[in-house]
Amino acid sequence: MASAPADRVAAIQAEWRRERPDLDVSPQAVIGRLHRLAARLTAELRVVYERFGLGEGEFDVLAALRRAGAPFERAPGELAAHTMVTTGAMTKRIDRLERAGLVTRRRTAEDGRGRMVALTEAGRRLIDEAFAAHMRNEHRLLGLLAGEEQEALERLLTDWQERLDGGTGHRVEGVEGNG
Amino acid sequence: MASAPADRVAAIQAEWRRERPDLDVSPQAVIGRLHRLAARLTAELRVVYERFGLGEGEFDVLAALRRAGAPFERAPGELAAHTMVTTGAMTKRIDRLERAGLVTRRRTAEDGRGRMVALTEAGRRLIDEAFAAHMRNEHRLLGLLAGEEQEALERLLTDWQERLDGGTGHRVEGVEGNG
DNA sequence: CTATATTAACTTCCATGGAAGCTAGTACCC
DNA sequence: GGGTACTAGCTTCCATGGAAGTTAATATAG
Repeated sequence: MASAPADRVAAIQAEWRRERPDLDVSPQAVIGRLHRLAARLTAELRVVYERFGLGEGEFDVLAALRRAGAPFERAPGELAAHTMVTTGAMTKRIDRLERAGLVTRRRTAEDGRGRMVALTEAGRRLIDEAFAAHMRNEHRLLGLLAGEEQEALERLLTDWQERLDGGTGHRVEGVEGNG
Repeated sequence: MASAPADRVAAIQAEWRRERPDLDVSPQAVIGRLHRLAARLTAELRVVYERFGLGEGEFDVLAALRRAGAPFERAPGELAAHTMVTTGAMTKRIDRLERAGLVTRRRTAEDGRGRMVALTEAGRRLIDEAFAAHMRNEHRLLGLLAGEEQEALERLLTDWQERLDGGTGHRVEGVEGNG
């Protein structure tokens, strides 16, 4: 799942430069590495989820409920938006969690269409333990970077995301000057 | 699919800090953002793949064959390793590509067990065009970062990946001094 | 040479997620 | 208050990928 010897991305770029010298494949150095690193980190995180019998999707749902605060409930559509999946996928995640006794479903009083998904006591205990383990795991992974590296990376990621959200493909403007 | 107003990751951290003040959730600032940015970029790239009637997996296979150079062929197991999926997934990708007339399968002469997957002429034309479009797309996305930002990001991603591959969870050592 | 182990690809089965349509409840308007 | 539009969740169907087992070919030990 991770990169093989040395640096796979560099090897891929070298092949392209031989085969298609007309193309500038330099963006792969960043985008390809970002892609692979994200996949690698996800695999590392998944190990912890599975230790608690959870898939990534189920962990995300339990976490979203937990951080909502007492009484630890949210509507399915809200959960879908939070965890960036469709409502169809959310229905099935909730099915699994309900079957495992970690959440319950109920109708809302105000609106007969509305549903509420809530953590059970077992669900709250599980996610509290699992999330603490998850954080220890993230600390371990992030600990491979020095403090200034962490800050620099956070800044770069945040800025890039903002620019993606902001403009519809416009290029960087006045960025070089502000450090 | 992307982050909602302002900065979702910061909002998530704020919720955790209210609910679990005993935990240090700072790693999410980097890992969470990396995760979301990667997902966002992948979605952007997928648009181009789909314009050519390809899924991400199929694009990857055609690209791996193309950059192998003439005669544009590789063994299924080799392709599976290159694109980081299991051989079972690769079998099905090749099935789809073969059905679409973009690749052919043949037995190897030396080893009766071995197979070779090769680009057809139609496959080579398609991936040449699709990959050029893909690179234009990556240039557009990366163009949101200034040159120095690109270099800094590439360095950080490469270093982190190397340290993940290298040690089995050891912490950073002697890194603070060489920035 | 025969038996055993290994290897590569394929097959089968299952879990997950997306897209589109369905159902039930609500809001609005005349 | 009856008709229309909307909304939220659910259901159905399909595509994808992983895990484990199967098949066929090759290598190796005795």
